Amino acid sequence: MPRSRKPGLAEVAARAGVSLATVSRALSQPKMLQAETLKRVHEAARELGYRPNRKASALASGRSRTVGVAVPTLNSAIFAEALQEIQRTLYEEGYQLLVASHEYDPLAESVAIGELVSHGVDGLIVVGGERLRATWDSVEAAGIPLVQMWCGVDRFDCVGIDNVHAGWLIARHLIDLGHSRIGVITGHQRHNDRQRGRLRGIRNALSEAGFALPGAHVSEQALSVGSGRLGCATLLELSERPTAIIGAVDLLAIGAAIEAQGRGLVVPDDISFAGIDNLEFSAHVAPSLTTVEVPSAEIGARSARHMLDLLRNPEPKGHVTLPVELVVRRSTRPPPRA
Amino acid sequence: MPRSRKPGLAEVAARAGVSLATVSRALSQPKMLQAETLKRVHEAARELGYRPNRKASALASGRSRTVGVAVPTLNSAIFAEALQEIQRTLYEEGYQLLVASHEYDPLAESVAIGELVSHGVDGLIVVGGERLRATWDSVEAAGIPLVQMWCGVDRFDCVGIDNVHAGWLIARHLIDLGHSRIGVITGHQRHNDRQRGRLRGIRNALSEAGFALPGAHVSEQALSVGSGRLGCATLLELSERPTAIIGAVDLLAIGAAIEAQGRGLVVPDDISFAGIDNLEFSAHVAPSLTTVEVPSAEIGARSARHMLDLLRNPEPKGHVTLPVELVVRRSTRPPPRA
DNA sequence: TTGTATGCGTTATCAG
DNA sequence: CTGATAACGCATACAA
Repeated sequence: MPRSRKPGLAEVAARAGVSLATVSRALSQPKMLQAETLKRVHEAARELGYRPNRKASALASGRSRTVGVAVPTLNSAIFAEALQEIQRTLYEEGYQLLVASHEYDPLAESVAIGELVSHGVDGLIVVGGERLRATWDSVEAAGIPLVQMWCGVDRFDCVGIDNVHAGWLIARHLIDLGHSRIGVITGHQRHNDRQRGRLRGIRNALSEAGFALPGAHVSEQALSVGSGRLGCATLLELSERPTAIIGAVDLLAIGAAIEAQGRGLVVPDDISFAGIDNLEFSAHVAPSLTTVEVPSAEIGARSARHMLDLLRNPEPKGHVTLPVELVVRRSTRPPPRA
Repeated sequence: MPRSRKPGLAEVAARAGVSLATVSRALSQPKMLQAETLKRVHEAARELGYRPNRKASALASGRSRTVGVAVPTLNSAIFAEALQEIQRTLYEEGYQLLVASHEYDPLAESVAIGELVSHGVDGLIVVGGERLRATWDSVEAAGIPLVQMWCGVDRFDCVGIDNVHAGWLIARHLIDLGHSRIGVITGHQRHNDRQRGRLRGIRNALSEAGFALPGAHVSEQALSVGSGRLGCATLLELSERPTAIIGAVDLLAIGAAIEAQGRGLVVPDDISFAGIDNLEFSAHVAPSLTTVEVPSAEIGARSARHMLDLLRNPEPKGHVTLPVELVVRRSTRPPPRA
């Protein structure tokens, strides 16, 4: 066997008959070299099967060409869509993705972000704008660009949507149909500004219309189909049963509708259901789900692009708010005449 | 402001009145130090807000405490489940995840894996066992542990399932119900050994029973609900329409069933549908989907644990095959009497 | 048990 | 344009 260990800049340099420094330049600042030299170096590198060692490069240059992403969970259609786009976009520019998840736990997020920073990520992408003071501190101490997704605090960049408006839109739709007794199944409000925003929007629409949203009409659940069923079960047992139920995310709405159907109710004749997110699935369930389109994939793509901008020039670029839009399908209709 | 730049081992050492090396040890091999010294160092580190610089640590030690994962796509319930568990498991042991996706493109996978290796990952987790020769070469050249998920070639470790058996199981179920004219919607066979295995299993069951699976009864599609609908549309237009349709993944089966229902067919009275994967969703669609349970999350968890073992001791540990199991629900029943 | 000194593979700063 | 050479921040063999 010819070579046993991995070749480094030194080996390439020797083979090309130039200095180590020249090889380094050939690989990172090609235009700085003579065409002739450049060719020799590239050839030598190829022949030796040279692979740059990013760890060393990162240490010497301070930049690692990695971006850290901390999401609540990887196991979510929403975040998966966004992540896929983030990965694709960053990858095109030669960046690798370092991912962490924290299960909606602020402390875990703090540790995770600290870990990402320790690993020397050049930038950080996170979800939402609510986090521990200590987390913000360590982000600022790191001195690297930050992009918040979905929503975020003013002083850092953000690519997201108006969650309040999304909530308002879907509630308004039901109100317009004639509903006044509306139930809501939402994710946990604590530590989740997206969910809080959506609920607030729903509240706003209701109160604008002169209707109330009693605490009993709001069921806080985990974010899964099963939890949607649970939440629906609770709401259906109210003495004054709602004529429509909003799931603050489609997953909950879909679970809820399934539960109602399981109990013999006809959707939307007996009761309406609506969500927020517009999952691919929501168009295919029976009946298809009325919802609010939230461009998850685009949030991911734009966040990544935003990050690339910041990496090039660290000046904050502010907030980007993507439009959301009501998507009316078959799961909603006017309430049955009492 | 007291300190402007980030403290390093040197600063901590100075403050604790020990040598740089001692601090290094205090953080990585605590048991090597006197309790008293250890305490002093930790205190100094805490007071200075010391954060280890993994880039430097990686370069000096050769180990980066990162694991690379290359999946076809992040935007898939299956891979998302597995990834979540991988992340959770590795994270507990202090490892970070470097993820890449390649859209089922072998060349892209090759580049992605090369990139991960360049970044110095300590181990590699991939999906399936089919990849370019060049990719295998670079994996071997890297000299780091590899774990294949779902299925893989013999000479590298693998945590997966028997895809052939999964296909066999679901086909056998339909055959047992009395079906003989079965249609299949599968993902692209090329570059996807999981899909090939499943189709082969289906073929085996059919031929064991003395039935044929004509080419026209197999529709190759992308892996999405929409593609399932498409595939179903094709199969329904055959002169000898199948009495049952298998989706090689639940996503396809669900899409197919939706398409059939959209065309006025009653499932399962007019036509049966079955899948493989057992997505959370599959239990909730109407009618609930008969399928084969594939423990995606466990594949992820066990792969990660397997990787941790390999990281500790690089001796290959062979293949782990997790059991799959038929889950009979409401979407299948005997064919209608002609 | 602790300190000293060297090197990890690149980048970047100076000269030449 | 190219060649020496000093960091980068930490791990570790070796010495004490």
